[in-house]
Amino acid sequence: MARLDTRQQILDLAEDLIRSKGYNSFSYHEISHRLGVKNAAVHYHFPTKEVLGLEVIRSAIQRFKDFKEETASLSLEEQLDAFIQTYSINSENDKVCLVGAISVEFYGLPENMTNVMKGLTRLIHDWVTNLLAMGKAEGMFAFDMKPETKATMIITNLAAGVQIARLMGNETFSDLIKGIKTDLGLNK
Amino acid sequence: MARLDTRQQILDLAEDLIRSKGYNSFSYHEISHRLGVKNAAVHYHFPTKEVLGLEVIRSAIQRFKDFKEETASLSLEEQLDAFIQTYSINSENDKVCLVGAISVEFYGLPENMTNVMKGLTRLIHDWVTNLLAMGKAEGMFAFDMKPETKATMIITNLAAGVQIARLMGNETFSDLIKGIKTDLGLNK
DNA sequence: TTGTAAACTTACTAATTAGTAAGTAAGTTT
DNA sequence: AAACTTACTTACTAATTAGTAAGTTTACAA
Repeated sequence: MARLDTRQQILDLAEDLIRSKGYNSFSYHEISHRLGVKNAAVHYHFPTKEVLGLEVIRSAIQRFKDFKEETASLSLEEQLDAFIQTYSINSENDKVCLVGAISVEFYGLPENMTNVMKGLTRLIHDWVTNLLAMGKAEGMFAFDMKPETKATMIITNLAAGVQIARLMGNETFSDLIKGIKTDLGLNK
Repeated sequence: MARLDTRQQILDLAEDLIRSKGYNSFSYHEISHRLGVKNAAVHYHFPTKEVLGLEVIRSAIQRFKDFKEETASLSLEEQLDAFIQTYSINSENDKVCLVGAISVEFYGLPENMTNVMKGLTRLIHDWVTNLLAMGKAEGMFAFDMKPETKATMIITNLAAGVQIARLMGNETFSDLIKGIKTDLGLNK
């Protein structure tokens, strides 16, 4: 009867819940109930909620590293499109990104979680910065500021884009994507 | 002994808490304890947490309407600066904006709250759109897309800017402001 | 086949949560 | 001065929370 993937199902559901309503808005009971197991089964795999939260972030870090590898051989514009597409999928599924979810609840979360999250944020920001710097050198992307600044602008557009889509509708998000591309001199 | 401003203090603290750690991360006990009153005093002024949450959003709506009136006589660039400055203050105080706070916890909040919040979001978006449209017509702001789209871009920059500042530091936010202005053709 | 470990369940506990009912003290109105 | 209202406190309750200790079942190895 032992489901070997229970641990993974808990992890996936926890990430979904964090990105649907926030870390402090779901309970171990909700996870166990929805997976058809008992409360203590969740504690067996993740002894405390903080450990569960940390594992969600760590698995997101691994996922982003995989994303980097998988897209490394694509053209710079395709890499940017792949990055943007992960947010489009979020928007369609009504999920915000982890950066948004964790930063908004920041002072209500265990410090360990926010510290590990800082690492993921840097990782993403460095990757986008690099992509933009190379793309500008190549003449692929056009912008008139430091690549770090433009990276912050694009990441904030995407992060809050999926948030505001919850309040204004999904067209707002797809419209926003067009704006990002226009400002980069794509979409001609 | 009756403090006439207890109601207002509760309201202010509740907004602070929502924007520090989120609606589901604070309790009536935390409010009453920090204000030196009893739990039931908070329930006297705001019978349920939902009512308290709604009043926080309603007072933010009123504050934005006041902001509109107060800045109506300023130049368009000054109005934009005043708008941006409210976010700079948030960033310095480590507070996210209500749009971000409510949208991230969206599916963990009473529907009444999210519905009222949609109104505030529209109000802000319409105002920024109008400001940009007028500024473009005047030749004050330069951008190459619909004013609604540019409004979404700027609002998402600011909303997630204060969020990401928690994870990457406040310089990230001030740098972002420069980027916004550069893209509008200001900052020459 | 016996032993061991992984993956649970059963059955709790202590703390925290939002919310309430009944009382009280200090103004305010009539 | 009596009646009423505002702004609370005291003293609760029922539900939910994260977390635990002690079993039980299943698979797999020695």
